Amino acid sequence: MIRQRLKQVIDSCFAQGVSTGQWPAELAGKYTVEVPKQEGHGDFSTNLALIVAGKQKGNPRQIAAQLVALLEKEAEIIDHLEIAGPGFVNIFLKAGVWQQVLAPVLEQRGLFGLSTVGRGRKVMVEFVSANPTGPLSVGHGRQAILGDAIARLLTATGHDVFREYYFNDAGRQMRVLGESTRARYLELLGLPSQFPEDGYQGDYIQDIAREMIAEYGDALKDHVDVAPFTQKAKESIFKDISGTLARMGIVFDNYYNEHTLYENGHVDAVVADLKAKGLVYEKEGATWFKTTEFGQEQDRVIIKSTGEPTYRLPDIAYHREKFRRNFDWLINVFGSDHIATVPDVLAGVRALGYDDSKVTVVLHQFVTLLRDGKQVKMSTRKATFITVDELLDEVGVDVARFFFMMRKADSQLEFDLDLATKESQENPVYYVQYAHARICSILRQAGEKGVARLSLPDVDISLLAEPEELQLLQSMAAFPAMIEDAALSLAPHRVIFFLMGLAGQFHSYYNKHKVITDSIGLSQSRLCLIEALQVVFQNGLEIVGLTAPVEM
RNA sequence: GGGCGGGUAGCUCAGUUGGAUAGAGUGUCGGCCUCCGAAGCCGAAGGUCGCGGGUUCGACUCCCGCCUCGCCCA
Repeated sequence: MIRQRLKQVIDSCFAQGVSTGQWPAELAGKYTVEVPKQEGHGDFSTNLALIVAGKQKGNPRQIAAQLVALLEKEAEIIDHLEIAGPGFVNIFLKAGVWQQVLAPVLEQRGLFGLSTVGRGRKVMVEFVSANPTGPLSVGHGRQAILGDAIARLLTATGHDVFREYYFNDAGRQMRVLGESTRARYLELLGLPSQFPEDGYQGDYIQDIAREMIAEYGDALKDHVDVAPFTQKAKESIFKDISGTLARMGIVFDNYYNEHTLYENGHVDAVVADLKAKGLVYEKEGATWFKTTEFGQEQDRVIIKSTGEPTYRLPDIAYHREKFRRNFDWLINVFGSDHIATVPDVLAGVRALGYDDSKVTVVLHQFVTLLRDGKQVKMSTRKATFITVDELLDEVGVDVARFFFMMRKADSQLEFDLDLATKESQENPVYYVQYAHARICSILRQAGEKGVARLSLPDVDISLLAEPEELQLLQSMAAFPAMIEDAALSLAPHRVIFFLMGLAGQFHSYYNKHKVITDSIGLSQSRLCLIEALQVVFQNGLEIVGLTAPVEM
């Protein structure tokens, strides 16, 4: 917020430079105004002179001098300036400027850090989208948390967010599921059974079979049709999945069944429309989509010679439906194993006349689970996987959420169960939450000790002049931009890193300076500081779906 | 063989889209509770940013080639 103010000042200086013909207008927005990493380089630093010099082949330090001359006239919040290194202009703000951030924090409270950049933008986040063949595994867990955190961030920045789960409960997978269930059913009844070669081996299948015995006895033992088994398994598994999601605090606005695309004729319509555009042809009994016309190396089959569509076709139809439902932005959160489907779907969408730049695919890498320092091997088919439910039993919702968000989507995520459970003292989740709880504790104590609290205008905030206090104020001031950036970049891990950094700053401050001191004035100003911090911690945690406990 | 992603401290990972002397956690070693919560703090050690070129005032970041790991496709 202070940065934006300064940016405006610098922008207007730049505009002056342009109007006098000194600087090229095309460089507007190319330069940066940022907080230098190095201490002693000022509160902010701009590379404007370097950018201009690069374009004009001029002397950057000379241009920096011109900028300094312009900035000095605008110096409402600027104390002094210096030219450094190859031509950076370092900006030192007047004392008292950073303290001004307290007012908006304490006024806006729960709204501080929220923004309206996304106002009027309807966005769909599609995630999880697991077919009902088994409980959610940790890979799904990462996706669920990632997708939900993205949705929350977008909501926090004013977007109109819709969460959707896409699934398919027809086809071969489900038939095998039904056959697996029937085999277990017969087995439990002590009857001869044949377990499918590629059947689902998880214990949950036996649980379902047991339920069926309780419900039907052996009445289904001669049933040739697997439908009742498939149906029961599907219902039971879906119940399990949505229970897991609910446990994590994730609620979908809609579950979209792939099957309805066929029932409503959307799939056939896609084929017809592509055909009408001349983008489809028949070869060797199959129907091909000319993806080569959209930059791909080879055409793709959309309907096999058996008459069965490939996964591409319903996917394209589904995405067209998303567009027809008037979303401005379509976000798909996928595991990296789905990478291959993306270009085909985008080509299909473009072929049908929609703007595929409205689609953003967030691909996340796999999760490896570490227990006793060793990797846990997992396979869906063999059911040698850890379910999200088991994980939640072990580490709790906050820890699971936090760990899943700790890495950017592109990175593989190593989930260290030993760290998440056994050594809970060193757990980064508690490190952040503890900072919040500690602040709450100090505020409580201030009340118990009868320290009179004044409203902000009556507090002398200029007393907040310790380096640690200025650092905390700067971090708080950076919070709204950080949230906006994390939201638009679909990168919840940035919020996590921000919170860990802020927690570190606070813990250091706490150990070095007392909040409640002998000086009533100083105590009151510091109480305002930590109250503002409490707001930032709470908002930051809640925006990504974590709790902010008042005591631990 | 092709596509996508990764390679940064012993380990797990950030790096604000090209900026100044590359950071954090963890681990190792050494300190700090008469004091608002030690689930905490302070300090030390630890680096050829996979390798080699290129672009420029300046590269972990952008381009090309190669090595390697993971996922996917034939």
